[in-house]
Amino acid sequence: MSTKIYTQGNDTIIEGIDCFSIEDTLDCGQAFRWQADERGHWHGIASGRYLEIYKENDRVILKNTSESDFESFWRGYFDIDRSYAEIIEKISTNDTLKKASNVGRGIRILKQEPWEAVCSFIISQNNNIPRIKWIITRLCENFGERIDGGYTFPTAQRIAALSLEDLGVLRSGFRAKYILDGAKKYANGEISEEILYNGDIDAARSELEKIKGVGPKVADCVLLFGYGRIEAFPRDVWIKRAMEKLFDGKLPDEAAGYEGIVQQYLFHYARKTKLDI
DNA sequence: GCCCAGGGAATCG
DNA sequence: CGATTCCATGGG
Repeated sequence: MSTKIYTQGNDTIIEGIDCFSIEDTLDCGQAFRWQADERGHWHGIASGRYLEIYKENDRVILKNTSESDFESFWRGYFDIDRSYAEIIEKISTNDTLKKASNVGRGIRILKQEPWEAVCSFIISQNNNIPRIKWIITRLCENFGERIDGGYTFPTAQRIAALSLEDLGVLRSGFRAKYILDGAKKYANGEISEEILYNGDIDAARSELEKIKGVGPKVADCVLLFGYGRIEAFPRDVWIKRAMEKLFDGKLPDEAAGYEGIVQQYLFHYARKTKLDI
């Protein structure tokens, strides 16, 4: 299947792309700032840019998006250049992975702004998805920048300048002090982007764990969703349950090199079936 | 009231 | 090391 990308009026169109469900990608718990309207069009802001995106027939439409906006940002954000079909084919030699990737076939790994990923997944700890979204909404409305279409995600510098009391409006509980610590360490350059992008995955994980409130699971989410490190494998409660039930605790060899993508398929599969298999 | 939620820090032994 | 307990908050 060949993918065609072109502009039409003010929009950019992606035609014939395999493995791209907008809904499954934007609402699978990797990002928390996208919302569907009554027509099924998705609206969100990423890295300070507002986007409306939807599917019409087999065409993905990015509304009011120029070719240069698409090339310079959205192409990377939606991981357009990765062949998910090839990956699914490879991991499907394992029967269970085949089932899981069938259910989650439309999911892509979003390349989010790293600091947004850090902050979002600190907020996610011991929390549920609807409340994570509410806290992040309050964070953006209170401390982000108003732009056409909503609010940007506040920078680490902005949050670093706030006090713990200022963050009280978030109602984020014990996580507020972690958000503040992460903001300060990101703002003052204590976290090495070089290690996070290019370092050994264990070194990258340790680098993020310098932040209070960041442990192995949050670190892997940040590496996967913020730095494009698809070999990261976040182990949350759902994944732990799924691993025990499906694989007796050990990820099959077929997943090697694609752990993060497999993780998304398993997470989606586990939640959808509730593992009553 | 109780339990749980895309965990992690602190405090044990 | 591994195992427990506590952490804020809100919904079911």
